[in-house]
Amino acid sequence: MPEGPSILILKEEVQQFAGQTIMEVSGNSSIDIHRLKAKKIVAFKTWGKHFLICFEDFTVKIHMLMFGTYRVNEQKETKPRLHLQFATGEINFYTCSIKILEGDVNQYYDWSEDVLNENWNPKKAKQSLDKIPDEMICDAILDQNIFSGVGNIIKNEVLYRCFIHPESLVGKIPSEKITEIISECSLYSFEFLYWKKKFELKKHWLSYTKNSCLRCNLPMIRKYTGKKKRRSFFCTNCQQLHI
DNA sequence: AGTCATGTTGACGA
DNA sequence: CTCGTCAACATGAC
Repeated sequence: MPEGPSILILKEEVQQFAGQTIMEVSGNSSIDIHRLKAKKIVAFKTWGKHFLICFEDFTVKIHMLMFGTYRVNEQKETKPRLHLQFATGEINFYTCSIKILEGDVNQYYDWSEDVLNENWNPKKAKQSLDKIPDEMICDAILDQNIFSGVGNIIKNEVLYRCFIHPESLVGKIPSEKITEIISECSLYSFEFLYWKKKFELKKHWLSYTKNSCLRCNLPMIRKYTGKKKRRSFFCTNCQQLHI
């Protein structure tokens, strides 16, 4: 479910309820969900992997984590964490993290950090990377305050495209390569979005879960890399290690 | 059937 | 206090 593009698809699917008033609320969320009843949804927003339901004075923040799912105008067998009933349909969220953000949502988020946002600012990402020269690039790409919305699949695909070894140190990677990585984080996210909508995402993976390198046919290395210890798939022949 | 994963937070101890 | 490690959450693909 996760990664920014999937959350953007969710936003598009529920857009039919924007501006509508919530008729009924239920669910096993620990937040005070009854607060939502009879309230009007001002807007749906996303910031990376955060799905935001904005009301006049507060915002409901939903994070799908690893296993979160949702249904629009449908229900699953299990009890939803949050069920929103509208005059014309319903939204159901399952196994996700739900929190309330008080006040103006803009005070919580820098939209220019979101690789899928119209205000995405690659220059800001460059400045942020310049501050962490000793970090591995595999960790830096997953930093949500630099590349909000980028997840482990996108990380692997971007590094493969850019010929960069995931354990390379940010400060040792040539500047023009850093610029290319930043650019690809946003570009690939939009391609991910496009393919995901067509249900053909996996078909386009070049490195993620692959056993051999499609460029040189040597075996792909499969390793938990960096502080974050997330799976990396890479070719030591094609992806240069900068240390 | 058991293992593992597109993720994040918070508790705990060194 | 800070850093690193790990448990917790909980579903579905293979």
